[in-house]
Amino acid sequence: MGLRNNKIFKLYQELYKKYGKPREQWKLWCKRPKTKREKEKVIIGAILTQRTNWKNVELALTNLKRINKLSLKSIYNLGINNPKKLTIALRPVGFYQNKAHYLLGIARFFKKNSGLKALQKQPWEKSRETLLNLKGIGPETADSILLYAFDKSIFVIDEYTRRLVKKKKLSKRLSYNYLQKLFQKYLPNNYKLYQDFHALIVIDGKNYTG
DNA sequence: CACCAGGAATGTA
DNA sequence: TACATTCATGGT
Repeated sequence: MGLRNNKIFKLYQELYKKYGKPREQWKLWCKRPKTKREKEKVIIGAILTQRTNWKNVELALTNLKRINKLSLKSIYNLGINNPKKLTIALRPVGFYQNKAHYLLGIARFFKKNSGLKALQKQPWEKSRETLLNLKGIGPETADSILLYAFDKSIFVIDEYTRRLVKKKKLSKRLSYNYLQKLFQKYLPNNYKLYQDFHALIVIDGKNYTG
């Protein structure tokens, strides 16, 4: 089945043609390579943006920067020394009490496990399992972190993807795992393509929300 | 006023 | 396994 001659790959080409490289709107996420600080910002952003628009995330990130440096280490220190201050800083993103708790737990994990290095080297299946065991990280967030912070070629499925699948009638089944396998089956194994494609799906989805 | 935004945890059956 | 509920601010 010609890998480059199927509906899913054509959808990627169509969106790419329409919007170009999603560097402008998704400048942090699709940037390559990333510094350690940028990777941590992706992880922090991945938690904060759950069920929230990115504008509100930026408000919270600004609050965090105002207090301290934007890193997992400083979030850990803030969460230990002044948890209330961390919670208040996260107010703009909504669900802020949960997210403050989640972020602190995640920051604690990375502190204990000497930062990002372990997850970077492990096979992605193991890293994914590790991430999923952390409170506040579900399938989409885990895969977003693996794809955008660690450059693992794992396709991220979200509501925009499901809407597009329905609209284009690519599949009747819409479960996370099924769609992820479907996209990965019909796309070249290329994390850069995955990063751009998912971003393009979200950018495109925003144009049709209504 | 209602509705939604780059989800996940928890509980129920 | 599959659904329902809860968490909650800011923009339109």
